[in-house]
Amino acid sequence: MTVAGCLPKGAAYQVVQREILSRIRNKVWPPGTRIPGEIDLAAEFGCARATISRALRELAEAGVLERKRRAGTRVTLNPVRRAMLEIPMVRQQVAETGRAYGHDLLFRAVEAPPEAIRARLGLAVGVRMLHARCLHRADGRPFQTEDRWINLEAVPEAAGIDLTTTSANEWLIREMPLSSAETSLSAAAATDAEAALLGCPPGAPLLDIERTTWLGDLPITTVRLLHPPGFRVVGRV
Amino acid sequence: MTVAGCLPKGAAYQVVQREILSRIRNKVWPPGTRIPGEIDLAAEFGCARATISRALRELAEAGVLERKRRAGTRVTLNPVRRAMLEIPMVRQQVAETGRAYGHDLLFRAVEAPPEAIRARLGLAVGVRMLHARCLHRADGRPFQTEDRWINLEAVPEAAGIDLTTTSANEWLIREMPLSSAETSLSAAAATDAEAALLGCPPGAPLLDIERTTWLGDLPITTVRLLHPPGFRVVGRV
DNA sequence: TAGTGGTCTAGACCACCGA
DNA sequence: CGGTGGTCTAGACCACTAG
Repeated sequence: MTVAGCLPKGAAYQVVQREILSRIRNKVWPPGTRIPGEIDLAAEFGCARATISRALRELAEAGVLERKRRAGTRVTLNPVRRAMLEIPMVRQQVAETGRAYGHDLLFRAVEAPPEAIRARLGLAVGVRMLHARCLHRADGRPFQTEDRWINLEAVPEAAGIDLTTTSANEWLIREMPLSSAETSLSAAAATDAEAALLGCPPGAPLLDIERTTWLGDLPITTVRLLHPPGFRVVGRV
Repeated sequence: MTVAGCLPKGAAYQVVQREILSRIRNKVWPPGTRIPGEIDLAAEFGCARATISRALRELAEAGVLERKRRAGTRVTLNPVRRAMLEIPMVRQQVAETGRAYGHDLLFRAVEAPPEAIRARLGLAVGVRMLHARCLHRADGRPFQTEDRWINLEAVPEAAGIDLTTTSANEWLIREMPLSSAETSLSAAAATDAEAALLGCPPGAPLLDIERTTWLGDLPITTVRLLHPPGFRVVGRV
């Protein structure tokens, strides 16, 4: 197909997307505008309705458009800034920068979690969980501390894992793929113990990444990762 | 259509997705497995190839599958944890929690940026930019500091904005929609000045969100947002 | 070079919900 | 109610690349 008055670069649906984005940027369709329906756009661009549909669907998923049956498609009024963070496994993260990965298991026990952890996972009072702490290293230097609680009711096999050779994180990703997760980031002051582990002064600002994962409704694990000063996590939109 | 042996819940392509995810979870198709081609799956599920194609395409975008022409579709071997952060405009962020929003313009000038800022945006030596600092408040209490540099070569109109009534952020989102951005998060210790503004002790851990945006190749703005201790940003996968 | 995914079409039916 | 988006189909051609 050819698109009215412009050289087709790439797939037709992408050409349509670029043209629509261009019209929004140039205020041909300012925020809030109701844009033509799929059939009209298909006629304008000289392509099938399905092609327009895909173009618009993806723009809606990206938050650029808002679509409602019968009401039509509108340019989003208050676009939300989104940042997609990729949080790789520690081993890969370290290896990518050409450094040697290592980790020390600091602590391992099956015990009752603190109330906050228990409540976060929605587990019954009195439950016992696998609790592990470890330090991840890059070229021998501290890279990240990990404080993890695993729900043994969901993953009883975890109790038998040798955490000195395989980190809990890697084991869980391999054995429990496709879980959903909630991630939160904040800044925390290093306690004396954390400072000693990470090789920074007590009170130093640490980036704290906490992640809780479920398989369906079943809570699997919650983990707190602390990173020494200077650590950054980067996301592209 | 009906899908072999299961009650159709929702669209056919979603039924296919659920079944595929289920097979991966249950290790019918462990990580690395090459799964059947689209035509075979269409035959198995009793639907059109386009339906299978959409199901697989979305799973690939989600990082669950990896697709290559001729090589087929495989279950991703080393899935990457992704967190989608939504970073709303400050005003909305504050309003959502039922608090009153306010902001103070602390500083405004057209001046030469520090070398780091200039280089980050790829601008010419000797360029002058609009520099603004402000403090965002929730119920009168400090919520976030903003330190922003705007490329006047890209947005000359910005020089004429009254930043005391409209924050630079809101103006930019309204006037320059659909820019691409790079966001990074880290922890930083509060300087004396930052501590005074945010009402926390010097050296306190602050969550530092930095965002640089472009429109195509044209750098628009870079901003540093500092948040007092306790602030969290949450993402869902 | 053959097989895979990537895309497009023309047509169809349906669900939803605003006018 | 009727127009909109949401989905599906059967078929087709193309682009890429692994073997």
